[in-house]
Amino acid sequence: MYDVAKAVGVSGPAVSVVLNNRLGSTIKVSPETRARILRAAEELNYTPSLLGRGLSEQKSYAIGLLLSEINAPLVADVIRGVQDVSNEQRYSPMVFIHGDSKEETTEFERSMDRQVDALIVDTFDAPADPASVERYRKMSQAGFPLVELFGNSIPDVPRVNVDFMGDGRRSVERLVSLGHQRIALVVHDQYQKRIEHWAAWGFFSGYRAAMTEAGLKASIITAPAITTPGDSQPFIESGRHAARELIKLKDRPTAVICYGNRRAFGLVKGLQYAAWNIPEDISVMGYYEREPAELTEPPLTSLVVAARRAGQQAAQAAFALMEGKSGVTAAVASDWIEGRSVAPYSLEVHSASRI
Amino acid sequence: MYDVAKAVGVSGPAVSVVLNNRLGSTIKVSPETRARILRAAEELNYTPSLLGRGLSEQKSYAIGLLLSEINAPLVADVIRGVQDVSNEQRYSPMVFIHGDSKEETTEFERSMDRQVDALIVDTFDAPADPASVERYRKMSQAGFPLVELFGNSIPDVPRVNVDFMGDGRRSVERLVSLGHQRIALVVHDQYQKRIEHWAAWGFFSGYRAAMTEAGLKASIITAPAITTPGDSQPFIESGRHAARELIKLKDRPTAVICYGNRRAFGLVKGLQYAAWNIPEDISVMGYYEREPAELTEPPLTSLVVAARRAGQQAAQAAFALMEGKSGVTAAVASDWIEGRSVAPYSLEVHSASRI
DNA sequence: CTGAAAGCGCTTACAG
DNA sequence: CTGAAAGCGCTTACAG
Repeated sequence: MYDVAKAVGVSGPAVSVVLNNRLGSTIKVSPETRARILRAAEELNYTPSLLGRGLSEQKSYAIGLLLSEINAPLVADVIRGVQDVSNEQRYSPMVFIHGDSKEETTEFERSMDRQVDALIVDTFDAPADPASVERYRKMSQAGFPLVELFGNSIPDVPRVNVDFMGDGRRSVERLVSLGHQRIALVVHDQYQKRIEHWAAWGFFSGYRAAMTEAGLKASIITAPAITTPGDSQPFIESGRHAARELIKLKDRPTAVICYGNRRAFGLVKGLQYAAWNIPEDISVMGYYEREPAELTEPPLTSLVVAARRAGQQAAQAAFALMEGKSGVTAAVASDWIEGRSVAPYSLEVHSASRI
Repeated sequence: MYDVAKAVGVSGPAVSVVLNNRLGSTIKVSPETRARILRAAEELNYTPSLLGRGLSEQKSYAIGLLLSEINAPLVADVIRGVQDVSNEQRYSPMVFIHGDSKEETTEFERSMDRQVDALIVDTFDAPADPASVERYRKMSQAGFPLVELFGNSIPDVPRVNVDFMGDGRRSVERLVSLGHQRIALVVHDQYQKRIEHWAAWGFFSGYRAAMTEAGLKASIITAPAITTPGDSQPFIESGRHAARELIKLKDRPTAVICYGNRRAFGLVKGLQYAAWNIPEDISVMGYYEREPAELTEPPLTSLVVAARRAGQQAAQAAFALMEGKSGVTAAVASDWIEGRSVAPYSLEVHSASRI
């Protein structure tokens, strides 16, 4: 900085004021010296040191992301979303990933040691450690900019989550617009516990509301709930189970929406095992994870969680809090991916029902 | 810091020296005051500010990760690996993710603006932008601690990559130990271009070497190479293609190793379509990506890339460079995941060959 | 309205 | 062998 100041023949603070465009400053710089300062900075290739500025302002210009390994497939997109928003503000994401609640505490402390200016905490839907929850709640209340992402465990904190309810609704609406009337929902058997499994519950609620509004009758097929997210096999088995239930149904649906794409993968497998063709015999619409939808055959038409937008929203909330505004809680609508598992309702095909 | 100093009745630098355990310092502190300082720090719950220390030492204590969106599934594990190593040193990963080489430049500049103390650059196997390559090479030569991860585009730079050759070798060895003798390799048709596709070439080389050593005859089945990594369908189709080739073979292998698990997914599908049972009729061993291996049925026995260890190694190389040592280039062996797609060679079964 | 001083929280190099 | 001073690169608050 001093080099620039010297080059122009002006004081240090003057270049600080000019480069940061600090208008309300007590330091006034005439337009021409201002221009000279800018030019000199340009020529000398000068960018203010974040280290110096940070110490002076007591800011790290880092935004902490405390993420769960469970959400590993989303991590890259979340980070990009945070980048999208923080780039202009010269903020960067500092990432802390943990595999369990003990590590969560360690990494949390590390993030505090790093003096991050805000923290985005991914609690997933997993019922977080009560001690952690209390810790987050307290610091938020004490004024620290904290945003919850992908969960609703922490009371009274700005939150960004998937719009499960809206997604359930939109899934139905799309099938209805294709002419379907008998639309079943496959969901795990714990979906009515709206506190512990409010994601499933929200999706179900959206489904139910949209069905009612369309004047259609809801039809729920339940499959075993899976709690250990690591292994895919139980999810797939859950889908196969749903397939067997579905096949037994008297009033066969022409379309089914499946909560969870690893489950949908198993559902499709199970139906194909029973010699049903997809989408000719039944349309299958997936939900949530991207990769299993792509690896299903036929590839699933599905809403998949918009992790990047979620990251953007969370970062926006964090900046709002840093500026003293109150962070807004947001629900992020998922994105469609187009597969080949959904077809318009066709009278001829579906009336030739296999009974 | 001053609070601690005052509480003990000692100067500021003294507590600095004690807390950092700086033995060779010109400041000597007697054991008892040393103990008192430590106790006071404990009581006052004092941890030195990284902001202050950073400015003083001209270090950010951040290690930059410049990662490609292509490797999104690995990002979380890579970060954890870096954490594993940098935790003790009070370093934290600052992550920059890009989707193309234009963004790569932007994010690179951002990482420099952040004054990261080292940079781990993921070039994947994608032939990186020559301008970027030159930039990385130059800064490395100028003494900046830079490590290449998942690629070998940048000359004369410490590098951490998958041990493709060793993995090819170990795949063969495992099948040989199960009694298999006719072991084919499915690989894309560009594998002989060892510069552009040195990953495939390395894997092939390991396969060939191990086959030779076991006194067995190599048998290569090629399938179309895929260059666009986003969409899974072409990979799967490539695997189906390989299945058709495999079925045509006169001297049918009892086991096949498939380079790439989305391709293996298609291969299994294609074989099952031809009514081959896996692993009864043929053992299929996968390679590389984790999730497709889990979603194949039966789940694939496969080496999958050890991204976390790669992150650890890269971080270690970065720290070595920061300490003035020369960073070591490392090859990271992949991890086995156990599926149900591989069985011991059984004479009865395989002799009842369908011809 | 301008410009030199003080301070952010540390560390290292240098005087006593 | 000890302790007070200088400095890292900025910013803001306060004297002229």
